[in-house]
Amino acid sequence: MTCKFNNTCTIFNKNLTLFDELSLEQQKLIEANKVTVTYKKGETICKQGAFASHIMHIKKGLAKVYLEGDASNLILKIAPSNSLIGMPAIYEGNNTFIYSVTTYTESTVDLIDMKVFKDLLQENAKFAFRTLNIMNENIIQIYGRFFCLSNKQLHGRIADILMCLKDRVYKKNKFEFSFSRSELAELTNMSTESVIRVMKNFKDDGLIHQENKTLQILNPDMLNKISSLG
Amino acid sequence: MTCKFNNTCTIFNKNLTLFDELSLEQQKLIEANKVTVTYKKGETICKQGAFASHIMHIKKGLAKVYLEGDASNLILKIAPSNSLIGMPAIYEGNNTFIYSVTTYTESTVDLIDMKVFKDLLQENAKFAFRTLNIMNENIIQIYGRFFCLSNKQLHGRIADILMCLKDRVYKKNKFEFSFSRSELAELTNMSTESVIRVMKNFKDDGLIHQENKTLQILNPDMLNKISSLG
DNA sequence: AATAGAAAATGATCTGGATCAGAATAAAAA
DNA sequence: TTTTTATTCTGATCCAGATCATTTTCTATT
Repeated sequence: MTCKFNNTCTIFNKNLTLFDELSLEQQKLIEANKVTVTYKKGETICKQGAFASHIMHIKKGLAKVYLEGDASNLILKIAPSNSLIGMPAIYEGNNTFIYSVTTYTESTVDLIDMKVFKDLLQENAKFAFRTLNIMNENIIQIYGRFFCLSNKQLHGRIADILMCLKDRVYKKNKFEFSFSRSELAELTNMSTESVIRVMKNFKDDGLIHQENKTLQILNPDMLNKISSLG
Repeated sequence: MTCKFNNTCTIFNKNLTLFDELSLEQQKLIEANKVTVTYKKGETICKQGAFASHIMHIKKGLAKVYLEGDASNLILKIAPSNSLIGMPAIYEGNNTFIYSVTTYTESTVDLIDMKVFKDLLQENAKFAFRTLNIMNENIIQIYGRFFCLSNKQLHGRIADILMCLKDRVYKKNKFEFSFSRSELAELTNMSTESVIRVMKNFKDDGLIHQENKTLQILNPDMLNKISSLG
């Protein structure tokens, strides 16, 4: 099966900016009603089920957005810098976070008062429209990830995530690879042992090269092929 | 594993209405720029990859929204009456439908000119905010379905979809059940044979009763338990 | 009523990948 | 340095569920 959906990591190539749709006055309002916090690697930015008093905007860093199950988690997406987190909590009657977010790397996050954000959405149509499109980006990506995880098998999933990291997260062929095998397993919804085996295969076949924490993609064409064949 | 997510069918209990946020004048504008079409059972309302010249609003009926893969499809959600279809095509630069939609039953659909809809979103902040919240409903549901399909096993998935149909689609214990086993299989991402086996189990255990096209849920508590245990 | 064609049912087999158990490295802490 | 603890690696086993092959039942058509 060839597959048109190659977006396990759910990061969009282009990334809409949000706040330039606001008037100066409105920008100041946001400014006055936000705090900026720096989280260390592995810290939890927001917790599923907790009260959502603010919207989060990741200014710098990388985080995972996931649903917590009793037995295992489901990572919904990787959130890179310039991500908007917590939108579902805007939904009327739902004032709690529906997912948890934890940082992969040190991250700087703006926490914006929910009420202020909500009011601005209802005042400024251009701003609301832009937000709506950011949610669209998000939805399109989630659909792709959903498809990948439910249709592709192990090799395809790993190939997919590796290409995502290369093209969308780090944007180069050789990058500092901070994911452990078990983190990769969580991300691709497979067991750690299987990740290890597949990564070994890729290494033996000369598709990738890892030295300490540096990963290099040697044969992106082949990985793309594996990803699209499922 | 007990599971908090029981939403395979992705239909929300409450369903926001959209168009009452528009001024009379704006409602008339929509009225003047839409056509109403009735689709027969099994017809395709929109086709993945085709140009998206309009937004769709299902007024009556039931449809499936799905991604077409080469080997198999992935149903993203069931769209009941009062569903908004085609929002991702609003996204700047993306003027094609990212999914296909096919009716389960005869359905009446408003086709609203995309340009007009887009303009209204950028003019009327309340309308945009409401639309944004409808998208939120949608996202929350897709997350739930994603979780169910990737974490629950066969019995849990079938129990889940049956409860969805009972509680959210037909809203009664005994209903006209128009899904074939293979349609149920597509919906739960399992093989037709497995659906048959699980349904047989449920029948033998006195949880459900089917006579011709009428399905009755005899033991909703037990089905809920099975669903939440995964 | 007879024929054809779906859809449902059932058993047998196969397989992708998880799970388990243990060994080899690597990293961190004493 | 040695000890501890985590991570990676490897092989063996197991199992849920898909696939395959037939049969039975139901529905539609001539």
